[in-house]
Amino acid sequence: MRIGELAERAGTTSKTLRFYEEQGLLPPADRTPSGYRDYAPDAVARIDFVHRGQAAGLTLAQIRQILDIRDSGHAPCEHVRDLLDARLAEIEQQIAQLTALHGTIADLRHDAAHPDPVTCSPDQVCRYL
Amino acid sequence: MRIGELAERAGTTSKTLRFYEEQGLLPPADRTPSGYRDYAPDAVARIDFVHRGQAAGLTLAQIRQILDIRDSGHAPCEHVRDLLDARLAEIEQQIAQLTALHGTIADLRHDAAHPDPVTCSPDQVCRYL
DNA sequence: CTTGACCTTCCCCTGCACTGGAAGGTCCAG
DNA sequence: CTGGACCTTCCAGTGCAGGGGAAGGTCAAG
Repeated sequence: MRIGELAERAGTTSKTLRFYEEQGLLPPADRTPSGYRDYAPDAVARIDFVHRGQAAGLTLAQIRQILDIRDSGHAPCEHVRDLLDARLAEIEQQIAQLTALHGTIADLRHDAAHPDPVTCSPDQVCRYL
Repeated sequence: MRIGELAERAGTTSKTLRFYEEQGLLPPADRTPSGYRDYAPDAVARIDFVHRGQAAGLTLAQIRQILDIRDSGHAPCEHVRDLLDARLAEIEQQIAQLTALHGTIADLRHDAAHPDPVTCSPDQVCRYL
């Protein structure tokens, strides 16, 4: 299977697959005599795994770590659990920050509910911010 | 006041102030005969405003829009309200997405609670993802 | 007169995950 | 044998908000 077909089957682009290979997410592909990349059908599963990792909010570098562990013949279970735990903590922190920011902005927006340019002194940029 | 002093007073760096000027957030500074930037004391307030805008999650481009309106002699109230409304909507959407993602990852993590490499078939990367 | 702190412009680098495009090679149908 | 679809490599850019560092000018203290 050539790169275009693989891309379509995996729901991505040729460009992205070359990028993944360059980043070490995909092993260097076999080549046809003329130099075209030639993929086995199971390459789709590996790309799907990358996509699932992305859906879980992992970076390509993290997904690559998992892949490297698997490729070295080990089970990446523990590492995956650690990554998931770290992601959960990150997300919780992000939600907390966004919630706080939402409160702050909602307050500002409340003050700005009744536009009154007259009370805006020209020497400040905006009294609502 | 020279750029280093302004930077310190405003809690930032000279580098950043030059960058802000380049981006149109600060007007081109006056220069001393030798070419040094020379700021009036009220420059601090403008940088503070930029920082407040950033604290509200606005991009420099958005803050610049507000500044441009103000500099053109108008009151930016309405524009600020629109930006705050847009930010609130964005934040709500981000929180919703993160909450959904948290649920998904928590489920994955739950499945992965009891590591059992034996049940990991080597032809899949990781049964937890 | 020199040292050191400060300033100037200039260009490149960071992280993340790609995307665009140029120049050229390959393959297959008509 | 030609056209078009596909492939190759390589270089460069995207958005965001700066940071790093070079090469050189300026200023005040000692």
